Amino acid sequence: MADTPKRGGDKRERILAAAVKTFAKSGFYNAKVSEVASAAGVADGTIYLYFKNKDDLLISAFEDRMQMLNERLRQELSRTEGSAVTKLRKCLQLHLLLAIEAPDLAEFITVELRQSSKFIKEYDNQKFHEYLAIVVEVIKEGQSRGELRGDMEPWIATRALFGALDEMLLALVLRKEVTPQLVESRVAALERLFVDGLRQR
Amino acid sequence: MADTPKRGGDKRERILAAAVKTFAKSGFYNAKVSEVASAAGVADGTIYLYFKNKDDLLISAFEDRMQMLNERLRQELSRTEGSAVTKLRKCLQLHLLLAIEAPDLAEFITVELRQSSKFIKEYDNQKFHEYLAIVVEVIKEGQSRGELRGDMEPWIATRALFGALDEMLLALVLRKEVTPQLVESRVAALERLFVDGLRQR
DNA sequence: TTGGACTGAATGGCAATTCAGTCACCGGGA
DNA sequence: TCCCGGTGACTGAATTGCCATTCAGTCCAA
Repeated sequence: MADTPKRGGDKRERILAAAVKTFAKSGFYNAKVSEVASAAGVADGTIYLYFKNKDDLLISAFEDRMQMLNERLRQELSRTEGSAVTKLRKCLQLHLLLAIEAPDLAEFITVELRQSSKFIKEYDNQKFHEYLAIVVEVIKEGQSRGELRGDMEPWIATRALFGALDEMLLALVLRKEVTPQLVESRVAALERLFVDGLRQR
Repeated sequence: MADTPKRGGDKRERILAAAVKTFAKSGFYNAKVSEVASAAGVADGTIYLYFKNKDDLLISAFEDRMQMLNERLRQELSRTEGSAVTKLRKCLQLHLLLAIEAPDLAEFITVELRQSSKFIKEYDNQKFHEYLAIVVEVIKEGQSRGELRGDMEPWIATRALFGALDEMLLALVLRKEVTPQLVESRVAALERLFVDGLRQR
């Protein structure tokens, strides 16, 4: 990651935002650096004052945005009183609301996350695991309070939950119109599914 | 899709197998056509006798392999007697067993499926939806038999299930060693989670 | 006047695609 | 049986276009 030049204030942030938008629209490999540059309102070369190369831009955008999401999730959870189920619902909600509040970011994350965790094998994706760890904590707490069943590996449940959420988010962002009601109904469905299961009682 | 030349018998199949392997290892964009060619034991140009271009090779490999998986899933389900839960377990099992029986294919599907459904927007991914439809049927049947709860959109449950499965499969294939016992334990965990839910009873 | 952020045209390398040949095989004629 | 010409699958070196990256200059603020 290149040093931050002093002048220009928000250039780095503008480039990151443009990168998320452009990568979301065309995918990392089809997006041209010059597209990102013009979306950010800077010259092609300027990008290389802030980032080592195109890969570094991808990683930086990913880390930066995941950091934001992690902080937001932690904050919202800390202000959420109540049962583990209530907290889980909050996780679902925050994740799926991305489809409305930041569709570009949602698309960027759902589509590029897979690739980064694979194709860039040396990159261990710490920020993503941090996100999972937050949810793991919620489940562990619910288990120790006797609210959630104890015979379920928290890590496995979290991973499954994340997979389902991510698939749902992808399906949402690929639609034309996403309303808050639609998101809410998906949150409710996933909550019922994961908390109470498919079996008729 | 190019016509099939008469000679050479299995060349098309060898190229598809090599493509799956190569794309799994390096990702579609980092894989070179010449790598696929040498993995298949043919000359670079030969690939263009069977496929229009690199994109067509990706799509063809994807369709061909999904077709195989669809047929296998349908067949295994049709020979599975018993409850919807038993059939669902079969779906989980078949999906995760890919990590052992065809790791290349598993990696190819988990990593490239996302991209194809996005970046190639014009391509509606019929084979993938066919796969989902098979599972949707299992759930509908369970609902109409009163075995599974009726207040759950089958399509949403299926999508969530698929997301969880896919994430699990990805986590499996990125490991060094995958044993049948490990896969079986994941199948059992997901079955408990989706059928009975997280809540303590 | 100077330092350094910024620019964007030019460069260079890479890899998809092409195509002029090569070669194996086949059918027919001697 | 042997030879010959034709057919078309196959080859892989050469072509070509693309785009990430560079860097010689510009310009502004101090």
